Amino acid sequence: MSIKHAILGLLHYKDMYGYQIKNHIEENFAFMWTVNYGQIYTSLKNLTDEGLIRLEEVVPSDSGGAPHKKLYSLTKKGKDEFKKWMKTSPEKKVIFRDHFMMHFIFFGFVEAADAVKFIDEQIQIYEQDLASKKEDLHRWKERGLYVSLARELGVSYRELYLNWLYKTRHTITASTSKEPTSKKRRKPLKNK
Amino acid sequence: MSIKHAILGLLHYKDMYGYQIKNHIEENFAFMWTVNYGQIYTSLKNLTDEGLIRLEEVVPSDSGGAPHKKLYSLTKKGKDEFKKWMKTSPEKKVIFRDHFMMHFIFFGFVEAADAVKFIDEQIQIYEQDLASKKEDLHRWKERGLYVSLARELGVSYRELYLNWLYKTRHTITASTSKEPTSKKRRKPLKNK
DNA sequence: TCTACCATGTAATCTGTTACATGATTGC
DNA sequence: GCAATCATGTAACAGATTACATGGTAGA
Repeated sequence: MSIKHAILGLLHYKDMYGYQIKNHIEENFAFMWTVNYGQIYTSLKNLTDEGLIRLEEVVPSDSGGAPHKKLYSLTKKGKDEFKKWMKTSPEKKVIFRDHFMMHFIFFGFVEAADAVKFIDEQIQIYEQDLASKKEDLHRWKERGLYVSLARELGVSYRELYLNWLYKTRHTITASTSKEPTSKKRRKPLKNK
Repeated sequence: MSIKHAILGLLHYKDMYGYQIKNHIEENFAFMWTVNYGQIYTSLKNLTDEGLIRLEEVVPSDSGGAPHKKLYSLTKKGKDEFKKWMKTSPEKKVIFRDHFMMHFIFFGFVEAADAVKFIDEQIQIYEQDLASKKEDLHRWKERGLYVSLARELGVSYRELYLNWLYKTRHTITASTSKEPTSKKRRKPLKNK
């Protein structure tokens, strides 16, 4: 549903091909939207059939054996549809499925050591993720007000989550007071 | 997939019926998981067929015309399956689809007044939501460490989101300096 | 040598969602 | 009088995910 409008929106910046659109969404919107190739290519097909986008040109791929890139552009109808969508109130629905959290609420049923192990895994993921996201923060300044504001929310959320993981880990190790906290204790991030 | 394990987990506390499970998840896990009746009743059916749960008893409904409540309980197999699931690392995948944010990143294509209007709508939703969530915070203390820790993350996230909305609204009205900010300006929440 | 990256596409499958049907009671 | 709550269930549909096929180059 909404993925179609995301494509229409992105094509306002420049003509794009499927692979590029997928990567763009993955890299930039991952904290608020996730997609896979199946969705992208079928959406591209449907949008073309509906006359909202058009295959503009086919350019050879950069590297060897890959198929040609198929650059799509917006049609008048596509621009109008996007404008109409932008005028309507955003859907209120939020879909959020964090498998770690689903596990987490049942941690009371396993030993604290297992819980801590899973939390440490999660900490590692979020630390790496945050580091890479912060590295290219400057890139987002160039892409306009709204994109960089959205980016900030994404980074803030990860910081919040990570701090919560630290705090939670500490609470668990303290309350069970088995595993030494000293070795793994970390300073919480500042809430800039 | 994971919804099945959520049901198995909940049935560790007490026997439950479909309607109750749906409401429980809606009220308690809404910030990390959403479900609908279709899913619940089909999951209940599948879990029964797989021998992981069992229809324990059918009790008359509290009020009039509603069908009888069908209380389900865990079988040995169900308990084992849940234990096995709890021992495995949580899936890394996070699915996140915030329709408002999808709209937001394209706000550069509409007039600032429209953007502000949509932001105000979103602010209203989150203010109400937060207020109701905070009201029954005390209830969560009773439900054990992990459930209340999860709850805290949920509330913190909403606070973060809301503060970000305030800040964003301010940034937009300031940069366009058309609409007066005075009337609608709000104090940011303290980051307790 | 093996993996990752580039790039498209589709079929099969699995989930998720909506809409409907039933029907008494409570509160506005 | 109307909407909401209680409670179950399913059929139809929409959406998401996986797995596969193709194939060359660059870097670990």
